Amino acid sequence: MARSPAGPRRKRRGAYHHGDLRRALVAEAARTIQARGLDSLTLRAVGDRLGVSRSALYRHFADKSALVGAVAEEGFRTLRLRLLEAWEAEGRGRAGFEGMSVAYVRFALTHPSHYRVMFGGSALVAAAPSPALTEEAGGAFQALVDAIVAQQAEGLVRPDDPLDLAHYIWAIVHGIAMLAIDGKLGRHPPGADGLVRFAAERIRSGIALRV
Amino acid sequence: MARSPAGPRRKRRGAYHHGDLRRALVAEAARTIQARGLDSLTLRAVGDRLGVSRSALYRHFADKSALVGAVAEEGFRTLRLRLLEAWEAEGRGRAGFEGMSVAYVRFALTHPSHYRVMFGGSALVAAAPSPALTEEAGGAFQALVDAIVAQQAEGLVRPDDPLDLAHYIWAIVHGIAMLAIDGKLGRHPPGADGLVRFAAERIRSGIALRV
DNA sequence: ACCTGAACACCGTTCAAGT
DNA sequence: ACCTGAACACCGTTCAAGT
Repeated sequence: MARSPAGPRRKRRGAYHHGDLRRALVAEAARTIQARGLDSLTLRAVGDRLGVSRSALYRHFADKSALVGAVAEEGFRTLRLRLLEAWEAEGRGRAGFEGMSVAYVRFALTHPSHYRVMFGGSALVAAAPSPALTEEAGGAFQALVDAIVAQQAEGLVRPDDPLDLAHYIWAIVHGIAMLAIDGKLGRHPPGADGLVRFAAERIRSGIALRV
Repeated sequence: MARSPAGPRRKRRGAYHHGDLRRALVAEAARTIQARGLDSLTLRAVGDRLGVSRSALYRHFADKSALVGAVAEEGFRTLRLRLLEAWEAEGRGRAGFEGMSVAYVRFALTHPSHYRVMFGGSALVAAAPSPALTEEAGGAFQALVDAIVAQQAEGLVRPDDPLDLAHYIWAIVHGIAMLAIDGKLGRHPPGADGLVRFAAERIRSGIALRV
């Protein structure tokens, strides 16, 4: 068949099969990870789904771990947006910060497999994260730092090193998210949300008994 | 060769090759995971190391995930001991609790691959943890609960639901451990220990500015 | 009861070849 | 430049057979 100018034009840019195979590969990999977990992700299946050979991917990624790394990057990008939305939506300050915490854990629980990949669920990615991945992760973390600095400026939070505080808070929401994903929280009332609310209050005022 | 009663007797019990192949398999798998990570664990290599066929393992475990689950169990058993040791060593109470937190994170950082396996680093194990695994994990968690109840009895900690408090504390140390393992803590002074010490103080008195 | 060894279905990756 | 298709080395798992 000769190239017909009136043929189907669903391709985004003038390339062989997909025009943007790279993007399509990341999207399909993310979909599979989300639906069936990282262990079920095979390059063959991804290729089949996209109507492409199983080795076409090597034009765009060094290997499987690079593809998974790109999925992780995309996850951090989305997470950052969710955090900023929640912070703004609840008017920043105290309520905004609690909203951010809830949004964080909720993102993790609605994308458990994706979230695990973001945090070294694959030794592949954990071993040698790309600079791009490190940067995206840093971007999401920065949303936390900024919210803490803003609260310090308003006199809502102790004037400790913002990085220490941000790492501390990150560890808490990350810990809750991971334990919840692993089903280690047992029967906590309204899922992990209850623990997040409990944590928000304890984070603010501590667990020690005032004397 | 006939069975010689004067032959080598290094076998623990009168069985074919190992006397206790099950235990040997778990030990060897744990060693490999610790040394080279879960992704590098192959049943073939484990068998070779033990001088046994690659399918001998199926006499003792349903499949690879069951073997990995047994490794995770062993990890929770060790973790529980470390926590209790630290709690007792520092005279319980406030110092004992901080010692426990440090011990927790230190265990995770000295056995990063093993620790990851304990917390669903393998979708295999996370999907369907055995009752035995759930029980061992619960045992380690109970060490935390007990320490909190003891502190409540001494008036050191708020009289909240001990389970809520324990989940909260667990999330913090787990979060710190995971972020540290993933290298997401950047250049924190003396490793993760610094963050644990910082966290211990914030856990007690909160991050809010007293008015 | 416990283990072997061959076979099966399935991987990620490479590479010469096509267009 | 981008993709194909056959080949390679390596998996976990099964199963009839041995002792």
